[in-house]
Amino acid sequence: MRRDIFQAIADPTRRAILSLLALQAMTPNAIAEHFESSRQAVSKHIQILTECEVVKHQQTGREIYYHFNPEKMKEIDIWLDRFRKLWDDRFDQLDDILKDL
Amino acid sequence: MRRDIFQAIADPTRRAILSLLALQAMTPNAIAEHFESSRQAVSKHIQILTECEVVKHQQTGREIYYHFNPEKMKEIDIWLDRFRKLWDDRFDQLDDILKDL
DNA sequence: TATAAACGCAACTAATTAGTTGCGCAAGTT
DNA sequence: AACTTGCGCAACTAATTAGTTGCGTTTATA
Repeated sequence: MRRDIFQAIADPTRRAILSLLALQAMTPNAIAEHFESSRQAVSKHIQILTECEVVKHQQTGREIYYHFNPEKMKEIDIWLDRFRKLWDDRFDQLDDILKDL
Repeated sequence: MRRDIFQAIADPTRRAILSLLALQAMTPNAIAEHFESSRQAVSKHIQILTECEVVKHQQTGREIYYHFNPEKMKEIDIWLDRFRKLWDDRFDQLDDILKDL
């Protein structure tokens, strides 16, 4: 089962969940209230986000708070870096990219 | 059919194709040579990349050269921006993000 | 003009994903 | 002790995706 950060953010619901969790830690029920989807559907997305470690959890009584983990997002940023040069810079792009690979 | 840039980069083969095309425009056959996959399988990926405009094509005789379009990658970068603050900055992060949304 | 190369497109299959329903368990409440 | 709430987990279905095979068209080559 492929389960990396790129797979995680492919789904719009999961991107929305990440945006929510970036603001504050939340329980599955609280998250689900923001969507049309059922709690279980949301829970499945959370599970995927947890598996690829972009989200961590912390239990408090019977509630489980999910936290956003910015660390994993860096991976996307790092991958983007090679392309960023193509829209940032003017010319000597190719050399830079070739150096990276 | 969901066909956005996030969907496009979810597949590792497509990410590899984008990396190749960022270096130089290539024909489907040339691209396929870099992978285990068949030409048709690669062609399908290219089609998806074309649909979400992260790749453009230009015909020369019987060959079709596919070019990387950095513009579309900006969308990812822009989306990442809100999270970037969480790993770049130290404190006053929440305020910044709340301001964005 | 016959043949080969470079493709796109359509039909099909296999695998994966998103979502639903129903269950069970642990932690609080009455 | 009985009931409710918050949750995970498993089985199932429907939709989507990745990949294959085969065919037709256009451009080049012998």
